Amino acid sequence: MPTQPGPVPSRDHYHHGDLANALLEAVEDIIVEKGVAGVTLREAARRAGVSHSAPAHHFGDKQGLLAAFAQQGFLMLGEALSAVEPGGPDQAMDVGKAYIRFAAEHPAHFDVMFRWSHDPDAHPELETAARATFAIAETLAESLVEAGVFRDVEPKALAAFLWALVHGIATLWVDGSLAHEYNPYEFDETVDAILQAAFSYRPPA
Amino acid sequence: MPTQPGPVPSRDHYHHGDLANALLEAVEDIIVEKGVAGVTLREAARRAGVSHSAPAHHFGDKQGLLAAFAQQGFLMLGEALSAVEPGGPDQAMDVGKAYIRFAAEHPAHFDVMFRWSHDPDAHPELETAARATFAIAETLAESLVEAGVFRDVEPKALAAFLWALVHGIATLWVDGSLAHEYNPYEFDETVDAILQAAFSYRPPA
DNA sequence: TGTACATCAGTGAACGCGCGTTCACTGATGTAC
DNA sequence: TGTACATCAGTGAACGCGCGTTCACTGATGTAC
Repeated sequence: MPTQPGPVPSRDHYHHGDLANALLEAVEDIIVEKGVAGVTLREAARRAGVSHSAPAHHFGDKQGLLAAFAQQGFLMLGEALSAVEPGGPDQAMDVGKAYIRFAAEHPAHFDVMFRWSHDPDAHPELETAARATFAIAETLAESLVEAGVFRDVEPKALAAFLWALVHGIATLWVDGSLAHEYNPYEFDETVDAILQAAFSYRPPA
Repeated sequence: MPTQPGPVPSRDHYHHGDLANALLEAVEDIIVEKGVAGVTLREAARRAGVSHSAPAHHFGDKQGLLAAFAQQGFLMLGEALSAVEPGGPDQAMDVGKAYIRFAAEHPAHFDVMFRWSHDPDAHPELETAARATFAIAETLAESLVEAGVFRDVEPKALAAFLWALVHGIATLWVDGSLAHEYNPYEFDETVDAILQAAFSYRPPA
């Protein structure tokens, strides 16, 4: 007579079944509630309902747990950006919006991915993942130059501009700085307005 | 026969003389070395050469110390932006560069100002200071619209764009993300190239 | 100029806490035969 | 199908540590007279 249906066999089993994922979800919750500084192995274990020493079996140590969390974030970001219809007329704009949306929907991951300084020697896979983000921007930049939307500009510099712009919007949105001026519930309207503003530039004749 | 000349009377005196500033400098050093998470009252006291309980007399508690550090940062940023020649042809560009330069030169302050989530009730002065930054952007935005550099755009949205752009560049520069593509020693060239790229946009006829 | 006193700034011991990490362990699972 | 055994996953006690905060204290400074 099982007391609880569902895919989580937690209490009835000595083995958790999916502890690694449960710990990553706990990390997300902790960051949302208390910030990255609030993440501890013991608190994550507590929320996952296991003993404080269980996480070591999956992630080694605290650095390992956060690195795995960041890695998961880069994977999710990659998927979100790849899901954008390629070749459309507003592809660059859509990818930019997807980037900002990812940050807004997964602020905890975004935080650890870009704000938590990890040891590059210990986790080189994170370096690689971060670089891949820039590569996507660079591809978009090249197509924008080809299409003549931007002129007389190096693709690398244009890529950096595009990335900096969406990253800046994402950052300011996530940490609430834009909330002084914009309604936090009107995400789409806000992002559209700001991106429109970027392209209201009229070069001198 | 004084052993050391100079304005720092530290060892010879029971009273430090300028402990508050010494602690703020210690905080900066700690953040540069170990990140915001590494800041503790005891470590700051250690570096300032006082007992671990001395900081409480100046800042109350840890939150107070970090709030004072952030406040100092907003003051410095305000001065840096105000120092830009007003009304020049490239005023907006120069203010943007000053913002990015501030972040690059004072990454520790920049971190605490924008990435450390403080309790707004406990330190409302930080809210005010942050809002003042946006106000500067808004003034610039208005003059750019008046000058016809940007058209058919709300000043508020344009201000958000300008701020997001320079904030994004500053953020990516400070946390080293741009270093994959640009030489970290070529700050001015990098910033110029990216800002130039922003204004290589050519609207469709 | 001297003295008394209040205030300010820093000390050092003490407290309780949560942390990361280690380690011998044990229950559960999977596999070879 | 059954059994033996290896491996995997989680336990719980223990450790040492650095932390924030409190508190009675004391040395230094400033001020009133």
